[in-house]
Amino acid sequence: MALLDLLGRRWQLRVIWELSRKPLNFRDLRAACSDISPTILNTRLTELREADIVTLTDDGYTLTTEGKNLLAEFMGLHDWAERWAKRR
Amino acid sequence: MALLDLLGRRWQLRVIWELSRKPLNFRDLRAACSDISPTILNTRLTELREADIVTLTDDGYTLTTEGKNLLAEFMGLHDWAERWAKRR
DNA sequence: TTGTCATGCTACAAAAAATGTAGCAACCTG
DNA sequence: CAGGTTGCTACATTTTTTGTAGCATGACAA
Repeated sequence: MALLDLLGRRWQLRVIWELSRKPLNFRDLRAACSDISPTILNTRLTELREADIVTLTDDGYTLTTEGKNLLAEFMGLHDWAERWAKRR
Repeated sequence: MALLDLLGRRWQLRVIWELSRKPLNFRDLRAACSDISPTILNTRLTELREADIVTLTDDGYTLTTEGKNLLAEFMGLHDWAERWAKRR
């Protein structure tokens, strides 16, 4: 499952999640991700850009159409997580 | 997002995925996950058991009801991944 | 009761990945 | 040209993962 190779890395889901609200520039995205180290943020962004999930625009890092499709699926997981968190 | 703390770790999604077909014992699960090291498999299983997503039964490691709910959401991601893989 | 096998799991040194801090290079803007 | 913003790199330290060996327990057979 190639998806898991891509998403099963630390911070990868989080980066997508943080970009779901609005585009963010490198520094703001870094801050949004609990001040992840710039080294690894750049690594993740490179992976996501190669996968055509994220792109860098004048507004900052942005989800592509693909990325938005992925996010839509991911929201299902998010809803599950909300219910899960409440039960604990 | 607590979900990301749980799932945003290497192998975590993969372990759930491998258990989606059928329960597997420790050694078979390990083999299914490309021979992941037993150290880290045990760490992941402990996390998933504490989160009540996976449980150990006579048949082996099994998704709980929660785990199956999670998997249902996860399938959406999987479908996306299939389309994504085809396009590349 | 003793040997064999399956299974869950631990130990631990080596390798790989992530962190945290500093700062460079390119680009604006005044 | 001076000062600020931004994307990103360098690199030593720390954390995580790997890979191999093997222990402990329990079921079953001889």
